[in-house]
Amino acid sequence: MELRGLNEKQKQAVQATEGRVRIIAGAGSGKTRVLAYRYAYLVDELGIDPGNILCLTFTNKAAQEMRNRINSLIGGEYTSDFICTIHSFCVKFLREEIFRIGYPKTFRVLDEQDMKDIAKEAHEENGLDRKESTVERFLKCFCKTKAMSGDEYVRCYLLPDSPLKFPKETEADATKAYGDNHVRLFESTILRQRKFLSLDFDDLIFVTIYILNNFPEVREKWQKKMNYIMVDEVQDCNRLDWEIFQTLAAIHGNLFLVGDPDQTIYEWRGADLPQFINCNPQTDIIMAQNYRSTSNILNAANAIIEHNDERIRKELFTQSSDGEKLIHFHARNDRQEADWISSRIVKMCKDGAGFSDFAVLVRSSYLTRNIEQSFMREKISYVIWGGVRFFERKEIKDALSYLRLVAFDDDMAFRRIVNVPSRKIGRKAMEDISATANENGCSLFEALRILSSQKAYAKEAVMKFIELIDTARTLSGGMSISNLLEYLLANSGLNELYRTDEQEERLENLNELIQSVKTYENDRREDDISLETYLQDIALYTNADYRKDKNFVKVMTIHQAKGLEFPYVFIAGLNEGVMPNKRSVRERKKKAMEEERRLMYVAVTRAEKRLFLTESEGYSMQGGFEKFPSRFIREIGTEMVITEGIMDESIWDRASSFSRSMDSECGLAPTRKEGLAEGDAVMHKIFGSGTVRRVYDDGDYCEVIFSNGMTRSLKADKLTKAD
DNA sequence: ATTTTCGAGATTTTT
DNA sequence: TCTCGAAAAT
Repeated sequence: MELRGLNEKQKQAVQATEGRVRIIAGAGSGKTRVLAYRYAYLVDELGIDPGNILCLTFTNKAAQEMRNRINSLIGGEYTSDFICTIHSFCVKFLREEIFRIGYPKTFRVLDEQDMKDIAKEAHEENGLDRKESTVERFLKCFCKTKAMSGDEYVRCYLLPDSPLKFPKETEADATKAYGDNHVRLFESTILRQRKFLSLDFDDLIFVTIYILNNFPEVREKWQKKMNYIMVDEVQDCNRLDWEIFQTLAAIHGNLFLVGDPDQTIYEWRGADLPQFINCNPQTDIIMAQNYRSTSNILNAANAIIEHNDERIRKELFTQSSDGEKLIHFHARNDRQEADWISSRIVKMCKDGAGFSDFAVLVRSSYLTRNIEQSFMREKISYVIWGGVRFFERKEIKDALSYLRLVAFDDDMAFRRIVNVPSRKIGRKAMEDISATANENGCSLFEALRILSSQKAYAKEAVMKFIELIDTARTLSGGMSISNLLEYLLANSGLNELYRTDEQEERLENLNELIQSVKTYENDRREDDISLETYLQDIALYTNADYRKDKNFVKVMTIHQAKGLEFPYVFIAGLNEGVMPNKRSVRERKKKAMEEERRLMYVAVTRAEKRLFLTESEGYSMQGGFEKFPSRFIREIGTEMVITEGIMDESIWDRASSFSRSMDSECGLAPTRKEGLAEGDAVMHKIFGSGTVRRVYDDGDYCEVIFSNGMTRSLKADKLTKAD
């Protein structure tokens, strides 16, 4: 096994195969590389069977990339089942083990929308307000309650023969916090979910843990199987993720944890950073050399993250050259901002860059819209990864619902598509069907069959629908999934619906779906493909992850950009209130502010050669507040950034008073002022002694020249006066 | 009884 | 841009 081309730290990491190893890997330090090499090392040098290695990644895309890299290292077409996300691991685990709690291996996986639909029905059933916001609020509590009671929740609710009794410890809490309705809604929701033997994303984790905890022989079997476990992006794993891989690693004890505390961006979802910090590894390696970015970009990133109080210090370094300075563009309005990005891209493409060298990153997905429009005007080919994700698009969900109805006689799928395209089955008809189903204890589809013998329902459209599904069911045995799907699309009228509706994009998406099914089929052995497992797998896919990186500019949220890199990066919409995000800060205060800063850090460190920061004046859609440049731009310090666009320097003063009022509105304590003045000698705990060159923001920030000649813009409260 | 239409309102981040 | 609900149109 050739380890040439790895630096010392990386080699150490690859060869530290035994025991609990922690790698703190800064952005761009080659952690994916290390993971892939290590995997190959285990297989090639140690002779470990890939079936005994579990490699957990954060996204499906990352898993895909990891598999490719490993394959090219090992030089085989080997694809291991166990290079995957935690959720897909759980699905694989449960396919084998869920029978122990009375579910079939074809249990259904519910995505967020499915849960919303179920919860909505539950609200309806109980005669409660079923507005989306209400349902969402309920689901949030629902998740929390589940997390609080864990195994108890599975025992009391999820097991098919469970007593359906609210776990004692949490009942009081739930009632107190959300009223009597909560218990009732909880029960109705669960009953629906259980009826279809289905699990939502959280349940996958809970049930896996439940089985591991309650069936010692299963636990031991899997613990023995997993000789080596590696986990990527550990800083974003939550308590339950930790529970799973720690349990699995308990016998062999070979747990390889890779992460970067500075890139924690999922604390809002329960990322358990302290667990990573305090995990007591036997081997601990810090990789701080960056191979991705120019010095200017890296220094900007370092300067930003330096403003966080709660962090383990680790300054990234690089041997690459300074590169071009960063550019900050200040636009008059959001359209100008987007157009500037377009024109830059066009210009750089003329100078030899390709569309695929660019990425535009934003804080929230709605910000992609202006960009998209500008790209369309300028004929720049692009892919949007944000916004409505591929498998959440209406037409895709409809198409899949047809498949689901064929495969599982699924009531939820039925509800979704029975009237798409319109078969004149509205609310009243749906109620009748539902009542008939209840009387006969059958599925909605069978209920419709029963009703169809009555003349009120014996409409042509209805008969055709029943026939379609019946035929498809007969065909499904001897037909590939993609062919079945094509058959359904052609004969259900879905294709027709979008063709006549000028909804070309939807039609294209459907074609892409067919392509993706074909890819899925090609990637697998023939006996490994079934409609049932396809549908189960697809539930975990959120993006069009299969889409090859063709010649497109990529537009995505920063969260989605995690782990990726691009030669040229634009970070757009860098306004106070948007980034840092006001709502987020209001909810979680200082923690959130630091997380927003880490998000900025992640965004900046995606860039290899050049980085552009853009923002614009105007009013925010969300809060209606006036827009000012984000504080993060200024935290970079002036010597690394060139500002373009017409900008009144006084805007910074107004921006900082806006920042302060936003902070106090969000309940953040105002920063302490040290009363520093120009020319003061100061000390910084890391950078040492320096001199204040400029004070701004009412004394909140200072620009300091340090004795080694470096200039930094720093928060005043990080500096102490020296004599 | 169903479908269409129109205006209002809302958008953090994800497996 | 998209979704949702109410009121009008079929």
